[in-house]
Amino acid sequence: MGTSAQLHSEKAGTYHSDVQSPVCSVQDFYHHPELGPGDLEQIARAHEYQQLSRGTMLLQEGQHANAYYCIGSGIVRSFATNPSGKDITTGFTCRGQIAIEVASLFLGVPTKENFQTLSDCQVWKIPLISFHKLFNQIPAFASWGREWMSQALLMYKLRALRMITETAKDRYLRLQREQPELLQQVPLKYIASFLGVTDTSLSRIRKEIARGN
Amino acid sequence: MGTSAQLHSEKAGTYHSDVQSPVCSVQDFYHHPELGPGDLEQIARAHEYQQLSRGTMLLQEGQHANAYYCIGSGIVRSFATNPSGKDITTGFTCRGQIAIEVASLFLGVPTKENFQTLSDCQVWKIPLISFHKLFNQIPAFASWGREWMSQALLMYKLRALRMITETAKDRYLRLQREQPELLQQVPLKYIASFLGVTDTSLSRIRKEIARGN
DNA sequence: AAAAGTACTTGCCCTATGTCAAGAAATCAA
DNA sequence: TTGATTTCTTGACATAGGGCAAGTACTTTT
Repeated sequence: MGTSAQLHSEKAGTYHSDVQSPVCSVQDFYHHPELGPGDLEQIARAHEYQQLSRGTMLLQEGQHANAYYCIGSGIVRSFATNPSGKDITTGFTCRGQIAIEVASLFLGVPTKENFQTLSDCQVWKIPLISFHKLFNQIPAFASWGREWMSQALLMYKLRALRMITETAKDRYLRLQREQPELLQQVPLKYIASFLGVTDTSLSRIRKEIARGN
Repeated sequence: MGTSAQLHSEKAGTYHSDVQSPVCSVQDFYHHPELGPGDLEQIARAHEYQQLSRGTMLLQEGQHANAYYCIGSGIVRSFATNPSGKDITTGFTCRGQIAIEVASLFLGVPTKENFQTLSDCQVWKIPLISFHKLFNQIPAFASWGREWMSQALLMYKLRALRMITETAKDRYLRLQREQPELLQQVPLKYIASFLGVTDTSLSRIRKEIARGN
């Protein structure tokens, strides 16, 4: 690891995430006031626990998503590929979050996004078919889903808005403030394209910040 | 209206939308394979038809959304206000689309967006409470909702991605290609902030395109 | 330990877009 | 009709960020 390791880590690091306990159980992903213990058990049974090694592709452009993943530990990067060949990081999914390609999964279209683990990960995987059953059998699960989607929609709206209203530096400072762990575990180039700049520019932005805002 | 009227309209125009028939009925908004005629009637009854005059605010920053609107005719603009006072257009809702602030409506938080009619509009309004009943009573309606949300999520993801990968000119050309009616009915400044540039820059972009790409 | 690969920084130059201010044209108010 | 307002354009100048290429430091492989 480069400069960021020198600045932030106790010892010369790697991009592998530090060892950290996973989220306790898959039930932690489904908090909702109307979901009772019985519901949660039924939901939990629909998931399969998996250990994935770094670099695993969960989903590749052109495929049809048929499951989503609750991330117990590790980091997943999603990215889209430009016609000109470059890949643009569209998001990071961390511990406690859900890695999912909504459009492909729920609209049945081939995905335009790729999902790749950036570190060894512990995940709970649930197939679409199981999700669908739960959605129809447990009204509170459908409500949970609607709220999750609302939250996700809000995040993407905010992201689009911030791409307009904030400078690249603003966006970097926000990321540093809100998800500092990403800066320590993810190569700069992925951070850069996620923020909408080149790695060269991000490097200069960091330098400027280091000199004293 | 300025140059765009000279270029595109038959006669000296105004920003009022041309007279056009509204979408036939509110049922047109709820196409879904699992929704039967009985369901659709029940859904339709939950809506109230309204005629709104130009400039009506459907929702203002800080309020709690308690309904959404199916747009039969006219155009609604949504915008967010910058800390620095400027307003940024976040979207346009046209005939056949739904004007809704998902986060406020489904998460119960005060909205950070404003919704304003840019022309006289014919709409069908449905209160949250009616929506909620339908969501719980008609499984197919919940499925419809999930698919609608998936589609909306996809659009916002694409918007964020395009703010990164495309130039302002690209984005303008795309808008011209995909929603030409907007360019003829909406003041340039709103288009500009929606595209993420100043009206000055957009004016230059248009000039460049007019000269011959 | 050497070689190869990856991550990050830096310099040089260029372009897209922003800011500010003025002016022309269209629209609205009365 | 006249004056006020809004819409759109244009010019001069400033700045953020991109493209390319070189260089350094760290990491992985062998």
